[in-house]
Amino acid sequence: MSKISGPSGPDEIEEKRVTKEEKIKSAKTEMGEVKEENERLKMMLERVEKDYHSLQLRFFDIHHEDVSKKGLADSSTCHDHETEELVSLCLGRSPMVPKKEARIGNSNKLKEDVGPNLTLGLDSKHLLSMEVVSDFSPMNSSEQPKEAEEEVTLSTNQSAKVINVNDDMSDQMPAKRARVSVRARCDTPTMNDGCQWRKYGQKIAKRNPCPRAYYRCTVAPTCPVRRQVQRCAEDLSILITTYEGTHNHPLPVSATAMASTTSAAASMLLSGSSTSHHPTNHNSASFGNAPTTLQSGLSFSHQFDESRTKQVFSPPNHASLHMFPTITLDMTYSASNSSSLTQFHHRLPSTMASISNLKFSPASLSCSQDNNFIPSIWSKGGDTTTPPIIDKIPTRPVIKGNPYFQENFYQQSITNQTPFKEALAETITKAISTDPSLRSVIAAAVSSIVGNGSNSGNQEGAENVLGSGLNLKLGDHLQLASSNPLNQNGKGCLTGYFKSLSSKNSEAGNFIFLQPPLPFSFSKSGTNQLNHYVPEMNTHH
DNA sequence: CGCTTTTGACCCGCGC
DNA sequence: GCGCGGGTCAAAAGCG
Repeated sequence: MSKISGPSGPDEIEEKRVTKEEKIKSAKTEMGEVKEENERLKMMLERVEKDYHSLQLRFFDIHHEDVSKKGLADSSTCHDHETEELVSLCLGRSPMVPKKEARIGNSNKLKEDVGPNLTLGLDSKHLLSMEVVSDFSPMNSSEQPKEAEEEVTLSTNQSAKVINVNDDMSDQMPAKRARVSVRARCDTPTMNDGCQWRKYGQKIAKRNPCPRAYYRCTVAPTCPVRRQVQRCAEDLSILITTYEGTHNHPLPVSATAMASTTSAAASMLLSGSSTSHHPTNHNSASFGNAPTTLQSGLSFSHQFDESRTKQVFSPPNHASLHMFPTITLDMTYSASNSSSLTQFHHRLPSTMASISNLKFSPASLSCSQDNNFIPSIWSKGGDTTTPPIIDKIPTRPVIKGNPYFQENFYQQSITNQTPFKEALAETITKAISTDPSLRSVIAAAVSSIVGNGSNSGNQEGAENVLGSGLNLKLGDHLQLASSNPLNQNGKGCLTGYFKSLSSKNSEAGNFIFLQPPLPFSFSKSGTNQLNHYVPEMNTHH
C-alpha cells in the first residue's frame, strides 16, 4: 500500500471540491425533503383540523338542540347547564369565550379560532403515557400499556435516541414509572377524578402523620393504575394525590380530565431536559430533579416521590425501585388567596418553593365528599357510583363538571363571594395574560415531549419544531397527551379545551393543556372515605 | 349477596 | 443478617 505524500495535486483538490459540492448538494436535497415532509405534515394537520371542526360543529348543533329541549322541559336542568357551562370553560374552552359561543358553536368563529394549537382527536400513534417510559419506546403502543410500564427511559438528556429499556436499560435501571402527583386544597377525603377506585391499603408513611391510602383502578379488573392519597403533613387542607400507571381501558369521559392532566404532566416530566432551559431549571442536571416552574402560574416540580425526598438530588443512576420520577401539579394556590401563596412558600422546602408560584387555580379535581357544589347534573342520575356520562356524550368537548375547579372555586366563593364563572375566568385569564412566557415554556416542554413521542424520540425534531415557531405542533402535543391510554376518551375534551383557548386567547392554548381539565363523577369510594384522611393513628406498621 | 373498606400480615428493597 | 419503610395481600368486617 503506497502512501501518497506531499502536497495534493490539482486533481486531488478538484476532487475534494467536487466531493464538497456533492455533500452540499445532498444536504440541500435532504433539507428539501425535510421541508416537504414538514409541508405534508402541515397539510395533514389542516385536513384533520377541518374534519375535527366539522364534527365538532355537528356536535355543537346536536348538543345545543339537546340543551334547548332540556332547558324548556326542566328549569332545574337549566341550572345544571349553567354549571356545565362553567365547567366547560375549564375544560375545553377559554374562560373568555362567551358561553353561547362556547356551547352553540358559532361556526365562523370556530373556524377562525381554531388555531394551530387545536388538538385533534387523532388516533395518535404516539402514546404519551403516564409512564415515563412509554414515550420513548418504539415498542410502545397503546395496546401494550403494561409492557410500556416496564420500559424505562430515564435519560437525562432524553435526546434523539429512542430507548427501549427492555432491551437496553433494564439491566442498568429498575423499572421506573412516572408518577404524577397532584396537590390540591381539598377538604374531602379524596379528589374525585372520575375513575373508580378501590382502596386496598393504608399506611402511615414516615414524615407524615397522615395515613397514606392506596387505591387501584377498578374500572377494569386488570387496570394497573394505582393512586395514592395523602394529606400534606404541613397543611392538612392540601390533599396529595399521586397517580401511577396507565389505564389499559377506555375511561369514562368524566375521568379523562385527570387522565389528560396527569399524562400531560407526565409528559412534562419526560421532557425534563428540554424544559430545563427555563431559567429556573439550571440545576436539572439529572432527570427530573429540578422543579419545572412555569413562571406565570401552574408549575410542575419534578422530583422523586415526596416520601423519599432524600433522594431528590440523587443521580439518576442511583436509581432504585423507589425512585419513581414524580411530577407535581400544584393546585393549591387560589388566585384569590394571596396569603396561601405566601404560606406555601414558607412551608415548602427550597426545592419545592418555586412551584408555589401559582397565579391561578387550575384545579380540576373535585373533592368527592363534598357534594354541595357539585353540579346537580352529576347527581341527577342518583347513582354516584357510576361515572356519568359516556353513554350520554361520548366525546363531549363540553364537559359536565370539573370538580377540581369546583373545589377551587368553591373555596374562592367562600372567601371572596366571587361567582364561579367570574372566578374561573379571572384566574385563568390572569395566568395567561400575566405571563406570556408561560406559553413558550409550555410549548417547549410539550414540543420536546412530542419530539420524544412522535419522532421516535427525536428531540431534535421537537426543538426544530419549536424553533421554527410552529405553534402547530403544540396541538399535536396536546393531542398526544390526550391519546394516552389514560384518557382514551378524552380527546374531545382536551381538544375542545384547546380549541376554545386558542379561539379566545392565542396565548392560552398551551396553558390549558396543563390544567387538569375535567369532569368527574362521584364514586362511592370517595364519599365513604371521609375518615380516612383524618389522621388516624390506628394504621398498621 | 356482592362489593368495598379495614387492617394485620407479609413481601421486598435498601442501608447499616 | 437485621431493621426499617413502602407497598401489597387477603381475611374479616361493613354496607347497601
